[in-house]
Amino acid sequence: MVVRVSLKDVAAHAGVSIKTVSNVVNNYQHVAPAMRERVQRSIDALGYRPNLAARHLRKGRTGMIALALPELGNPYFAELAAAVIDAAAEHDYIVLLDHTGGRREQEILVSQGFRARVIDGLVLSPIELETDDLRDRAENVPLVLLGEREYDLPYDHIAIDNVAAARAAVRHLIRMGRREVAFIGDRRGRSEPAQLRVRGWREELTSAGLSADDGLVAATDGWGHADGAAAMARILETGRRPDAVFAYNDPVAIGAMRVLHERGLRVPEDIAVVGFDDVVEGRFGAVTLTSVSPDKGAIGRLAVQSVLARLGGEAPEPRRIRADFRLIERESTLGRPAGDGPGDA
Amino acid sequence: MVVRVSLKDVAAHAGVSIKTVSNVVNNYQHVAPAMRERVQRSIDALGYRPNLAARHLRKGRTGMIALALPELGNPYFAELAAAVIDAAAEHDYIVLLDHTGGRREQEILVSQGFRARVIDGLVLSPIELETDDLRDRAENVPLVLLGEREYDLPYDHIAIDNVAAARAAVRHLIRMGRREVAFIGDRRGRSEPAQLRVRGWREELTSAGLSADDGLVAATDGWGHADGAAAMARILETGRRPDAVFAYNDPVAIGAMRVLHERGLRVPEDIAVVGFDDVVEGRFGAVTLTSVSPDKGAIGRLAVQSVLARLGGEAPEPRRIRADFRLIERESTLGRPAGDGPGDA
DNA sequence: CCCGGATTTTACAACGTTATACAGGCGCTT
DNA sequence: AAGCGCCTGTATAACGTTGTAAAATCCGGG
Repeated sequence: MVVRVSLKDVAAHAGVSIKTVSNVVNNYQHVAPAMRERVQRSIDALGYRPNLAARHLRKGRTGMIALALPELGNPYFAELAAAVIDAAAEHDYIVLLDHTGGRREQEILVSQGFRARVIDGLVLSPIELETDDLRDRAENVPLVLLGEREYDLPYDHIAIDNVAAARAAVRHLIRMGRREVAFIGDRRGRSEPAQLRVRGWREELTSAGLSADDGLVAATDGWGHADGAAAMARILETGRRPDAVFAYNDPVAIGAMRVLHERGLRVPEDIAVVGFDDVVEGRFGAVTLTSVSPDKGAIGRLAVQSVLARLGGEAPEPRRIRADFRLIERESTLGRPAGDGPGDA
Repeated sequence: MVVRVSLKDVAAHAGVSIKTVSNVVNNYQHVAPAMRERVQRSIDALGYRPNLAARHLRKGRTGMIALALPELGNPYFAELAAAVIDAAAEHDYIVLLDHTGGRREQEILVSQGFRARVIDGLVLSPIELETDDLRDRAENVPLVLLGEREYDLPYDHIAIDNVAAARAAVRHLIRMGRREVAFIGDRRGRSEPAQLRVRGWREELTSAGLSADDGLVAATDGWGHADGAAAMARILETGRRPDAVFAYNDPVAIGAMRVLHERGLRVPEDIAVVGFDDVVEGRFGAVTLTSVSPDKGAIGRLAVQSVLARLGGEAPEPRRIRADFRLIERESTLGRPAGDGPGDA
């Protein structure tokens, strides 16, 4: 058992006051070089390490922010977490990771501060959380939301333009000659991001004069491989035979591709597939996956910036911040280019 | 901005002493029912929430343990994290997740308590960390290691039997008629788990009278898809043509399969593949992946139990704890059963 | 009606830190 | 040489909580 060394012990050892030691520890500027060195020697000799609980109590700051994600197992969120952690480190902040499972109840708990409670700020990536759940948030730690939101509440939210991204994905499919594009991964209104992607899908199809009827939309319970597989199977069993699939995210897309493979349907020859999030897994399947790639680094940086800006009780105007995205084209959408015009694939 | 309510405010509101409120909050037994109710009413009225920093300072306990993993993006670790979080919640403990990237320097930092510093205990899953790095650990928070270790230090370590698991995987390949089994994912002595798996691989091959020469072992820098792909490519370029591959983990195995696919080699017909960790991704590729499946739930439970048992300055005898594993057989090792006998593929 | 013992409540100190305000000491200006 | 201001270092008081020990209250029995 290592004995705990406090400022008092160091002060006694160096023969100075506690505050002087504190000044050295905190790099206070008005400390004579000789004194600084003497105290530092004592600090090293005793192996002093500041007690963060006391510091926290005194300053009211913990030096930690929480990042609450729906699913750690989804590599997209893992990469996003890494981005946030790095961005926070730049400001000497530690990130406390939490996961909500995308369940509304858990998201409410987190937003009210009942999960991670020793934090200065919170970055939350909600799935099912609704506007009213945040309306009367009785909690004073700053909150920043990841993911596009429709509502009007005094919180920043940072996201790519989901509608535009979905339209870009569908546009690519159309350009590749596809006429019947299914959407997999709707949540029947229970998820804002899903609604936005469905909307983008519908808008792009409609404006191209193609059909976007409900028979082409498959809802899922979750957004994992298995959900995508089940939904794809359901679509095929209705007898419907789309020539392209736009999936809510990459795991769903990969699950769907597995089912297509099992049924003897070839990707992309018979059915093209586009995912979302550009997860590493999508680059190593037997058929590599075309996907919408959000700029995770930017999202992480903006989130941290945004939450730290609200620390001192400051309340900058809430903003809707748009991060970039790109469509990464891979094997799953190859071929049959140039629908009604010339193509370049 | 929500005002911060302290015990003092509640005490004033209820017209009692601070300590009485504290007693109510902590469910101290000698509080008259009428008093308890009166105080509770004030607590509710003011929306009091205990200040954890002060509690921490006073009690010396934070109610948090850290779980440091090499890679959040690897779904194996994500699932493991979920298991630990659940197990900790049973004891009213919060888990602070950290990631080391599997880099020795980061692992040392974590083990010395320089990363997450407001914790009661630490569960660390090391990759490159060496015995000497822990020898003189000047840190008094209890540490538990995940992953089998050879050394003799006063810490519990919890793991499946890596050698036995590797032997089981290779044995399965041999039983399926394979004679030349490569290993992908060695780290040239820089990782204990890798060494153990290589040893199991070698032992099983040798005891079956098969060759286990160094030409069959491919080292990698990391353990992601790309590493597996690169290593597989390297093996093929030497002209060597194994009929099976045992990979350090599933992502490596999947990366390798992608390269085999690109070169026109069929899995499992030409080359069988076994992975490690039984990650969900392995169940949804074009060829599903046979894998060693550790009992993550048990590992999580044991880790939490183990770290909490060391809290009160108690130091139970350090133990090497073995968790279970199973080999899950899937498509990537089908066919050609029964070694030198007839097959059924 | 008073006393002893058990129950209930309270005052106070302490956990380790930093902010504030202040006391010396030095050098520079006038 | 006196005065002013800057640089250094210090004593003290918080931050919000809980453990300790003592004080107040209650109860039944003599």
